[in-house]
Amino acid sequence: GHPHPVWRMTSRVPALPRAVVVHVDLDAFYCQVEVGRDPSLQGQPIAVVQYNPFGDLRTILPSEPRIFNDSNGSLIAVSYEARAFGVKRNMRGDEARRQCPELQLVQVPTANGKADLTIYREAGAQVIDILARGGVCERASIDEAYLDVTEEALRRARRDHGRPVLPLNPEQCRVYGPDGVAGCEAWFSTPDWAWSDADELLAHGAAVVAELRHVVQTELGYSCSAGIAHNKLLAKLCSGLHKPQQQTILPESAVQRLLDPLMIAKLRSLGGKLGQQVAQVLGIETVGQLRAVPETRLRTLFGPETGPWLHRMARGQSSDRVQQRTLPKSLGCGKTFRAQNAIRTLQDVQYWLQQIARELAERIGSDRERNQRVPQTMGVGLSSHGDHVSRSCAMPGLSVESIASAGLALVRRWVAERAEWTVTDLYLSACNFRSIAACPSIATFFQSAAGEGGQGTQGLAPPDPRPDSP
DNA sequence: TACTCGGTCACT
DNA sequence: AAGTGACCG
Repeated sequence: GHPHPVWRMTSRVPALPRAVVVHVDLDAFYCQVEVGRDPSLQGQPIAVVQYNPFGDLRTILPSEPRIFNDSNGSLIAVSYEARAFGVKRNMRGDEARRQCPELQLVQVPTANGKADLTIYREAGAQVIDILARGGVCERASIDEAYLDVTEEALRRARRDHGRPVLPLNPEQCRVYGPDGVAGCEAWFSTPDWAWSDADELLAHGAAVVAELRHVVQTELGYSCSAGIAHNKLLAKLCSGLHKPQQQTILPESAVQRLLDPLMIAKLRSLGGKLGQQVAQVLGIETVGQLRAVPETRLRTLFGPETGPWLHRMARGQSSDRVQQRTLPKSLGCGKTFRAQNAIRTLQDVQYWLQQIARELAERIGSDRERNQRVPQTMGVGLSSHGDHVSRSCAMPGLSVESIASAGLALVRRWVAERAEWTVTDLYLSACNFRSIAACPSIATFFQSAAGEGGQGTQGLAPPDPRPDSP
């Protein structure tokens, strides 16, 4: 503890401030978007369903009534009121209704014979625009973002001479402390001399996050949860600790307490086959048990990259930086055609490529208007007999027709190579965006800025030889 | 009849 | 650099 910890030099090497990294997660986001569009749903148990029936799909506009309580589609979002009844994501409509007879099922809008997620995408972009006010902002998905608020936290620490102040809405703020989870009042009333540099920065960062969450709530009406820690791995874990509408700070002193009892699969990127394999090969279940495995053994069993990476994960260490990127890197849309519906003729491939290309062209068009960029590459993806195939080509143009016919050409090439095929998934995507900013000198500026874009204070952290990856 | 429709990243 | 596959929700 020190009144001016940020400036203190403890030795010949200055004490580098740790980054304040935040993971923000909208609460049951699609449900919140639907409640915003139909306030009579407020407070009710609801779920959003994506119904993919046989054959074509009638267009259902966002503005139309979309409550179909007899739907048996898959639930892709479940409100907290409904979760209290045991309704879960990926349940079917009928099972969900058995759990909660009062459940209101809102159908995703449809267009071009397929589900259309535009209203959720646009709502997500509005949230990102607000979060980006707080610091370096990385869009992680339609309803999640990482922030690096180190800069603003440092600014406040200097301004306030240390002394973090209790954030807005303290009842929505938690601290995962060395003595267990607590409300944040006690932690924030730590005497000035007792703050560690790292905790003090987290506390200031948490105030920033509380304010951002408040702005999202008042300007857009959406609640979200957040985790505040020193890296993305821990922030992500933390954001899920207290939901909905709460944020959780993870001081460094509590990292081990959080990780040790945690199932390995709870760590990001270990929720699949690799996590299963790690647990099985080592005969363990928890992160604490993984931490006890010597690095040399992990290296032997999982290789020179994955082994050390697991060793660091078990200690809550991650050097994965928050990127400055509020826009998606690719736009894609597609449709699944289950058993009976599988596509078996090129005619049907052509028909569905046209439908899908309508949506993609529309999205590319609005993206160009809003973000002054156009994709340079497009691709088609499909599944046949459980195999996934993708082919790509230079963007042939931005019209529905050019996208659809280029997609068909790619599929024709693939079809020509085989005797029999059955398409059960069909996707079109666009990526490799280039700026079309009006002024060439501005475009040049952005191109040169992109290489070092928005790393902010992250350069203060010690450099790492490699980015995180399994 | 029913595991959708997006996305990101690493490996080769 | 195109294509594959893992992973997330």
